[in-house]
Amino acid sequence: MAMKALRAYAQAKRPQMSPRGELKRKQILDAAAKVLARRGYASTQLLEIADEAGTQPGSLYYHFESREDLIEQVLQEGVRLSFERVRAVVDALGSGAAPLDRLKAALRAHLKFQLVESDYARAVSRSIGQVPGEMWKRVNARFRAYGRFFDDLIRAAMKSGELDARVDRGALRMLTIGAANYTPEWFRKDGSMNVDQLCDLLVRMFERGVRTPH
Amino acid sequence: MAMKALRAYAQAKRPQMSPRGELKRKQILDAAAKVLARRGYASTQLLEIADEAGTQPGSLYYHFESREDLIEQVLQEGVRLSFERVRAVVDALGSGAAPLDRLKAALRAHLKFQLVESDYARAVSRSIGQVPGEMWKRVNARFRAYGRFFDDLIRAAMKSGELDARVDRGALRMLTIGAANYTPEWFRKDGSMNVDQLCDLLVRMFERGVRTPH
Amino acid sequence: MAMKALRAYAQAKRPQMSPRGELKRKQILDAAAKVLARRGYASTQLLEIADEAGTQPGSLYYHFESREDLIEQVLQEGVRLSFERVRAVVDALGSGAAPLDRLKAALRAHLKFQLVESDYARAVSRSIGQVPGEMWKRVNARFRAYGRFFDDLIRAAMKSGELDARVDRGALRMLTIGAANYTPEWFRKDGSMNVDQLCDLLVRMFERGVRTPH
Amino acid sequence: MAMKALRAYAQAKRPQMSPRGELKRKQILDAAAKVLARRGYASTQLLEIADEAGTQPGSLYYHFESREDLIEQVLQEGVRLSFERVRAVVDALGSGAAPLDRLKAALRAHLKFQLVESDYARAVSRSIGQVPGEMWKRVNARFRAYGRFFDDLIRAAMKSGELDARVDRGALRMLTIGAANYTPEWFRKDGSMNVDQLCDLLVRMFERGVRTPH
DNA sequence: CATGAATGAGTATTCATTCAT
DNA sequence: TATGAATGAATACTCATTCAT
Repeated sequence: MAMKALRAYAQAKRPQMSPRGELKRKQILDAAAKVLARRGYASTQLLEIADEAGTQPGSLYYHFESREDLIEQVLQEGVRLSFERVRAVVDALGSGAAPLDRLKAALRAHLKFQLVESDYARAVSRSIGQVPGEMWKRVNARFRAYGRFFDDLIRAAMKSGELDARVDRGALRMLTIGAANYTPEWFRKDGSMNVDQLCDLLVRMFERGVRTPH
Repeated sequence: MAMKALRAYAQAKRPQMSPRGELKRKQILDAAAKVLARRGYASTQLLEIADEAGTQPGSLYYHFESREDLIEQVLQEGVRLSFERVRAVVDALGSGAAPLDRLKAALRAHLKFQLVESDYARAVSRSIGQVPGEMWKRVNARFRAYGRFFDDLIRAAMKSGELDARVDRGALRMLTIGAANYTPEWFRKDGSMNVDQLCDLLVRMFERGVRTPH
Repeated sequence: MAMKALRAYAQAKRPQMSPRGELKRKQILDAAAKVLARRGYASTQLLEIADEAGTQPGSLYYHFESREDLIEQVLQEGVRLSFERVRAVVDALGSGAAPLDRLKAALRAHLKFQLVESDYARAVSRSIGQVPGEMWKRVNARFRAYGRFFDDLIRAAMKSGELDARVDRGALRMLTIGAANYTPEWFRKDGSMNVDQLCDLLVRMFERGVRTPH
Repeated sequence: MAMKALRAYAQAKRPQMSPRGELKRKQILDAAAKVLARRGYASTQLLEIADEAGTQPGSLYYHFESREDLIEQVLQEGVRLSFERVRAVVDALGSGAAPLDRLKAALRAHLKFQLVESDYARAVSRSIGQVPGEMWKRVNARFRAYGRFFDDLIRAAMKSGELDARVDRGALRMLTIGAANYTPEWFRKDGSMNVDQLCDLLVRMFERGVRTPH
C-alpha cells in the first residue's frame, strides 16, 4: 500500500530523475529489449533481464512498476522507434519523390531496422500474438498509427496509378509485414544473401506483384 | 528414475489401445491443438487443455508422458497434416500441369489449411520461435522435409522458365511462409475479403513478383 | 533449460554470500538433517524441512537448486563429519597406540557420533538403501574413503597379530557398521543401558569375537 | 461407501475364496514382497507391484483393501515365515542340544533366510524404520514375539553358563539383528565369501564375543 | 538506490484410489 | 473378477513480487 504510493511517486517523478537514475533505467530497457527480442513475451523472465542489465531482479522495481510495465514500455518504444525511423527515411526523399518510391523506401527501412538494427523493434515482432489483451490494446493503438502511415503510402501509390488500386490495402500491408516480421526467425547474416539483397527481394515481390498491369 | 519406464506404459501400449482410449487421446490432442493455436507454445497450460478436453490435468498423464510430449505430438501432427494436404492437392493436378501452377496450388493450399482448416497447422505457426531447442530439432526435421517439397516446386518452375531463376529460393520460400503464417494473427473471416481472395493476393504477389521478366 | 544456469545463481555465488545468507543456509541444512534422520530419504518432504527451518518451501530454492541438491549436501556432510570425527579421535591416540586400541576407539566414536551426536550422520544411516543410484554413486565415493580408513585400521590390527588375519575384512566391517547403523532404530537413552555401555558391548563383540585365538 | 461394504465382504470371504482367486492373491503378495525387498516401504509403488504380478494396479483392489493393507500383509507374513523357519531349525536340534548351539543355529537360520531365501523376510528388514506408526505397531507385535523367542534362547545360554550373563540381552539381540539385516545391502553372492561363510563370521563374533570369560 | 533474501500463488507431475464396463 | 480409464490430493518447483536493511 505504502509501496504503491512510492512507486507511483517514482513514476510521476520520472522526468526529473537524476541523470544516474535515467542511465540505469535506459540500461534496463535495453536489456529487456534484448531479452524480448531473443525469447518473445511469454518466455521472458525478469531474472534474465536483470542479468543482462547487471542488476538484481528486485532492483528493477525501483524503475518500473512491474514486469508488465517494463515490457510494455519496451514494446511502445519499439513501435515508436520503427515509426520514427521509417518516417525519417521517407521524409528524406522529399514529397517530390514518386509515391511508389517512397513506399519502397519505407518497406526497406522497416525490414532492415527490425532485422538488424533495433532490439526494440525485434522485441515487438517477436512478441506479437503473445501479449495479453489489455496491454496489446495499448501497444496496438500506436501500432495502428504506424500501419496507417504505411496505408497512406500505399494509397498514394495507388492513386498515382503505380499500384493496382483494386488490391485490398489492409491485406497487402499485413502480408508484407508478416513476411518482414518473420525474417529474424530464419535469416542469417552469414548466409547466401545479405540484408540488402533480402530487402531487394521483398521490395521486388511487392512492387511487381502489386503494380498495375498494363 | 527407474520409474520413467513404468510411467510411460501408456505409450508402449498405444498400438493395442482400446477404441475408447484412442478416442480420448484424440480429443486431448484436438484440445491441445486448439489451445496451442490460440496461445502459442509458451503460454499453453495443461489446465486449459484439460478444460477444453473435458478432463482433469492429471488425466492427461494417462495418455501422454508430459506436457512436452503432448505438445510435440501436436506439432508433429501439424506439420504432417499440412504436408499431406499440400501434397495431395499438388498430386491431384497431375504431373502434366505446369510447374508454376503446381506451386501456386501448393501455396494456396498451405495458406488456407493453416488459416481456417486446421488447429494443428495453426498450432505450429503460432509456436515457431517459442519451442525449446531439443524439441524444435525434432519437429524441424519434419518441417524441413516439407520445406524441401516447396523448394522442389520452386526449382521446377524456375527450370521451366516461368520463374526468375536468379531469385534466392530459400529467401523466397521463407518470406512467403512468413506472410502466410502471420495471417491468423490479423485475418478475420467477416472482414472485407474472404479466404480465397486472400489466397489470390498471396499467389499474385508471388507469381508476378517472381516471374521471369521478358 | 537455458534457464538452469540462471536459476542456480545462488550456488555460483556461495563463496561471497553474506553472513546472513550463510546462516540461513546452515539452518536449512540442519533442518534437513533432522528430518532425514527422522524419516529417511524417501519420506522426507520439503514442507517438513521448511517448517523445521522456519521458512516456506519455496524459499529453500533460494539456497539450494533442488530437493536432491539439498539432500545430497546433507548426506555428503554427514559422511564428512563422521569421518572427520573418527579420524580426530584416532589421531588423538597417537601412532604409538596399539593398532587394536586405535580401531576400538574408532568404532566407539563412530557409533556414538551417529547415535547421539549428529543428525547429519544419522541422516546417512537412515537413508542408505533409499538413495537413488546417481546420487548414491557420488555420496558413496566419499563413503568408501571412510570405509577404507576403517579397513586400514583393521588391517593394521591383523598385522600386529591382535586380530585374526583369516577373517574377511570387508564382511567384518560391514557387519559392524550394520550393527551400529541400526542402533538409532531401537536404542533409547532412558533405557536399561547408556550410550557408553552400548559402545562397550559393540567393542567387546568385535574385539573378543575377532581376536586371534591362542 | 457401497464399495467399502463390498471390499469388507471380499476380505471376510477370503477363507472360502475360489482356488483361482487364492492363486492370484498369492501372486500379488509374492510380487509385493519382491518389490518391497528391492525398494523398501516408502519407495514401493503399486504400479511396480502390479507389473511384477502381471496385472493392473486397479486389480489389486479386488484382493486387498489398500496399499497399506497389502504391504502390511507382506510384512506380517515376512515376520511369520522367519519365525517359523527359525523355530523349525531350532526344534530340529531337539531340546537335548546345548543352549548355545540352539542359539547359534537360530542366528544362522535367520541370517540365511532373509539374505537369500525369502523376499518376504527381506521386505521386512528393508522396510524397518520406514513403516508408519500405526502399521508398525501391529507388525511389531508379531516381531516382538519373534524377538522374545531369541531372547529365550539367549537367556538359556546364559543360564547354562555358556554366555556371559552380565551382558544386556536386549542390546545384544538388537546389535546382532542390525548386523544381519544390513547384509542385503552389501553382500554379493559372487563376492569373496559365500553365505555360509558369512553366517560363520556372524556366529563367531556372537559366540566368542559374548561367551563367559574363564 | 540497491540488493539479498523471502514469499506465495501458480504449474507440472505423481500416484493411490475409484469406477464403469 | 479384471481392466482401462479417470480422478484428485499431494509435492516439487518456478518466478514475479515484496521488504528489511
